Amino acid sequence: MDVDTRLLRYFVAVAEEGTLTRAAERLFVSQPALTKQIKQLETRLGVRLFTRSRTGMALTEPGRALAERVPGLLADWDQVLREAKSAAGRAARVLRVGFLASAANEATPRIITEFARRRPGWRADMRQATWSNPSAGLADGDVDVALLRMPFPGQDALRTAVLFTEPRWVALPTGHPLATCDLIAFDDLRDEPFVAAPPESGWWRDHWLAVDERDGHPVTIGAVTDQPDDWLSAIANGYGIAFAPASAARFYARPGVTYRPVSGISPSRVGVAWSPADDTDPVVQDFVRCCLDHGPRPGENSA
Amino acid sequence: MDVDTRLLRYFVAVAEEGTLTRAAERLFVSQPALTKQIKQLETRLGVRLFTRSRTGMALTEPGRALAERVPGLLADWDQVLREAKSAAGRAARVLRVGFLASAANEATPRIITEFARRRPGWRADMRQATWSNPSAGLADGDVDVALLRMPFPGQDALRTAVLFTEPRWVALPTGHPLATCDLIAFDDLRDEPFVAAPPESGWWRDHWLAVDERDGHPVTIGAVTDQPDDWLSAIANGYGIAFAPASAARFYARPGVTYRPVSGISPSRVGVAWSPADDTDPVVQDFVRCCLDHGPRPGENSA
DNA sequence: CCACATCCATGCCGTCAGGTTATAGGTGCA
DNA sequence: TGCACCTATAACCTGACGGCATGGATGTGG
Repeated sequence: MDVDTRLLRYFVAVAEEGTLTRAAERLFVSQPALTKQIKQLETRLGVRLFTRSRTGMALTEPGRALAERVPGLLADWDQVLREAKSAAGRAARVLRVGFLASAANEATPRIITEFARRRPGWRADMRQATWSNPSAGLADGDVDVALLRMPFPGQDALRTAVLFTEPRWVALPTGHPLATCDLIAFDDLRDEPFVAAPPESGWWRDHWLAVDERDGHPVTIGAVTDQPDDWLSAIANGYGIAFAPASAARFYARPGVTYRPVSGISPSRVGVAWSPADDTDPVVQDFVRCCLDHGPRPGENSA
Repeated sequence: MDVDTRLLRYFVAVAEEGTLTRAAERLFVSQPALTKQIKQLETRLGVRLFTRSRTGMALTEPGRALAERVPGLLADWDQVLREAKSAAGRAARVLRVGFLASAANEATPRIITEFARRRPGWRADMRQATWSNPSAGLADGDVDVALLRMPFPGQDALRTAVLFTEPRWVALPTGHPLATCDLIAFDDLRDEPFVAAPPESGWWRDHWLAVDERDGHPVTIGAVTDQPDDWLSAIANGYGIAFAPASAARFYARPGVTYRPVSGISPSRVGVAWSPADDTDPVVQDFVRCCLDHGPRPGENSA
């Protein structure tokens, strides 16, 4: 009996949400489409999976049996897929490197150069991730190693090493009243509207909104962006301000955007991360060593 | 990344066969269709799975990684499906009983009656299997318990119990020269054309062609059938002869077909089988007990 | 040396499954 | 009674998948 894994994901969504309507919006499909798909799944398997009612969709006994095991199956499939992709990289002598926009900034080219020197014949395939993906694709197995900003969601399941630390500054529209100050106190920024990362990024978003430093004070979100260009535009257009690593002042300079140091806010750490499965992979470990040796530069950026 | 399991089966087939053409005929699709599907799988996964050449399709490194794990995934999925179906039966108080045509014959109604008495509220859903399916659907998880002829392929992975034994007779066209004999020696039948079960049934087919008793003597196949009606027609029409349990003489009497005892051939056993997972299932075990208690009848059929 | 066999790839076309929007059909609630 | 929630159905469009016919490359045998 053949099924598309998409159908299984649909099923899981309905089982978890309890109603077609809610599951449909979570899956970004229309409710009639889901109705048809679920119905088709039931006829294909020859098993009634839900009992319908005005209150929603309740799992039947066989439905429960299925709902118990399907998520595991999907996870297995994703894992197999990860393995195949990583095998592809290894075979082609390509190290897939994910990096978050604004992660290592100036350090990145140094690291890559060093890697090329240490591993002739290998190529580093650099993939810039959006901010909706704070692990830069590592959690999804899309890359072998990632340069990113710590802490980030899911880092407990991965290996990480900190390369260097740099202060967090604030990016303001140039016309902003505080843009002329040499040093801004965090307290003066608390009630400003902020340009934030997308919600999918979880508490990584909160970290860059400095939620920890606010003592419960609510945040005003002026705009949501997931890449530097949009982010710069949003700030220049006055939708809000945002914290950024100090190096962004050099790396993402743009007319209309002014960077200023901030006091009263913790610094940001740049890290390299990899999967525990690659602890013994010589290429991945070489890359990590390149990061550790050539990421931090004496006197640059360090806080 | 979503994929249809059908696509994965396609992939496995090509990986195993080594050429698109052969895999295509095994899958009963055209070769261009397979070409397109495999290509699509590769683009969907973003991984080159095969290297093409005039000699066929050879797995790449990532292809090998995939080919190693996908069969396990498919097996898992089939297993989950089995569980769900069996849960459906349990919830509806339906015991799914598979039976091979000509398995228990007269004993079947006795068993069912007894089961209905012992488990009021439960219903036995009887499903007759064709001879291409000697486990009567048990191996595929289509049924909870099966009445069948032993031995059968795959029985080692299942629980079985023998109900009774009966001699194997031979079914001949009524006009056959040997049809008048009271007892026929197996040696006299060796060179006759036989009506056989489909090849999918594996060595079960061989068992009913008495290959073991032939000492390497080849079999002549006159026709292939997978259900009693076709089987009777084939014999009556003179395409061949066939061995059959003695009870078939009563249960499958038909003009033009004559049954005669045979000497020099082992008897046939009727058994009940179930999955080890149901060793503790009270309903399945009740059914098995009904079989053991009411399957064999003193003085009937026993060899 | 020229058919021939055996691979895989491509183009064209018909069919059907999956998606969309709009709407119907229940049922609890203010 | 009208609204707010469900799910189901209808009509329609697009694209994926499969089939056939054919092309292109490459060894093989007469």
